[in-house]
Amino acid sequence: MTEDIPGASLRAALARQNKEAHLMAAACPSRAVLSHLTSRWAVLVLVLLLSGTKRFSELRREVGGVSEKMLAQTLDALCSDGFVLRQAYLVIPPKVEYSLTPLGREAAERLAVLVDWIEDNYPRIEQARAALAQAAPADLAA
Amino acid sequence: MTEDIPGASLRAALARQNKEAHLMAAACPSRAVLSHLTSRWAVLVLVLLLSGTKRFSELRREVGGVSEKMLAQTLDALCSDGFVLRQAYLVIPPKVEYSLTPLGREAAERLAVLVDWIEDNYPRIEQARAALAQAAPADLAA
DNA sequence: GTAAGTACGTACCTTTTGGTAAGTATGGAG
DNA sequence: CTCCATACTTACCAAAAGGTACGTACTTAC
Repeated sequence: MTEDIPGASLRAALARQNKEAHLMAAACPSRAVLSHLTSRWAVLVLVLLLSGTKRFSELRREVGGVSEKMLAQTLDALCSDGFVLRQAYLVIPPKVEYSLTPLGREAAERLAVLVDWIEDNYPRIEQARAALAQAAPADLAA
Repeated sequence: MTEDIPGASLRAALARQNKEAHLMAAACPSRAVLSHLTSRWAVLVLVLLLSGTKRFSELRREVGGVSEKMLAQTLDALCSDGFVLRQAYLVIPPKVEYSLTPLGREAAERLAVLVDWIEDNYPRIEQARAALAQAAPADLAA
């Protein structure tokens, strides 16, 4: 912890301590976080959990098309990343509740912005794709 | 196009025309858009293109770890989805420029929010994971 | 007695993703 | 004359993702 650069920002110092994250760097471990958060089912699960605590079977029903295996795997990954909290009750028909941690909520809110944008703008996206299929992709000179 | 529900919002009417998008529905075609936008390399490419037009080889260098094949595949998908514009110049050393379309910019801005959050909060995420590894995951009664 | 719901785990298989290495066509640098 | 750079494409292979189906252990409903 050398203090030889007095003008350096606190943020930079903290970043160095904790190994500053650069998503563009191939070896950066934050890449794993990105891929977990943007994985096929995690996005949908996190967005659903924004509306409150849910049980496994609720998520299974609400996330259209997930298999039990994938939902379990996704939830397990989100739990061990600290984005989702798992509370298991030792009752006879099993009962397990999943909810967002504060960290998970922050991430989920950002994912929800993307998801909402897609849903709201899907018609525009389709139009753009249709228009593209028509246009001849002429190459330019010079 | 029946006008039998006068109170219905314009948005709902438009949505019905264009097949309203529900990401939670298994068969919704908007699922494809989500998976394209959140794919491993597309996220990074889109965020980089926010800073302006770039050539293939620039992207290749700046996105750490992409293979040429994957970068080409990713760019091709983003182009045919209408998020990225490809301009090829017919010059002797090939020159191709990639830039965001207005639609792509909107999507990329939302992805950048997520990416920035991960980079800024990576230390917290790591801490949460470390803390989790310590704690005994005790089950709760009742 | 049988079936369903609960929350998974596991074995097996298919599909998708992604990497490596090579080829293509061309011109400029050495 | 050979190598490098440009922007890809193709063939081939390995790894990961993901689905199906079944098992578990117990209770409630029919």
